[in-house]
Amino acid sequence: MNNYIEIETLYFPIVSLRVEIKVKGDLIEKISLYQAKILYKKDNKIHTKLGALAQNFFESYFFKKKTPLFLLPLNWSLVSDFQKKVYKTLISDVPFGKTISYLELAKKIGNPNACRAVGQALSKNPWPIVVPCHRVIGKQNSLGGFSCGIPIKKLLLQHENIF
DNA sequence: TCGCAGGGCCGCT
DNA sequence: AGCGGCCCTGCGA
Repeated sequence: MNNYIEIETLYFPIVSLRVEIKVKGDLIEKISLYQAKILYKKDNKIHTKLGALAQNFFESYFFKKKTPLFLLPLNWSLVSDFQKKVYKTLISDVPFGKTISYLELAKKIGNPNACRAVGQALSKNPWPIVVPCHRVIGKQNSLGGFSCGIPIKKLLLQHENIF
């Protein structure tokens, strides 16, 4: 069995971001983002195949400024059906450089009244960037919140030339 | 289980 | 600004 937990760490000094990826077996459990004003260039040491795939994914996002066509294998069993619906809609319907409001997203999943529940689902997003929760903002273009901190949400939106 | 409080919201005062 | 209502969770009894 390949069922151990491994943490892969990627450094992206150009955006002052460190990405930590928790890998278990052949699925990603969680992704965490950390910001540091000064981030020294380090060689990324990848331990797993999945880590290499994730590196490919994030390099495409940060260097080529686009979301790769392939989706990283995520452990969907960790989230509720409602979260799944929110996340998958977001992945398929809101591409790089676009935004959507909490309300619009709620409408898309077929429940116009669930905007608040959508916000709650997003607050628990285990896979930021892969599930682009940073592209969800308030209806009047307010920023909304972000589980890894508002500054990182701003940073990602600026990276996508939004705001 | 059931009830309840609280959330990355929204719209009406 | 403030408030009530909306839907989903997590927690405590």
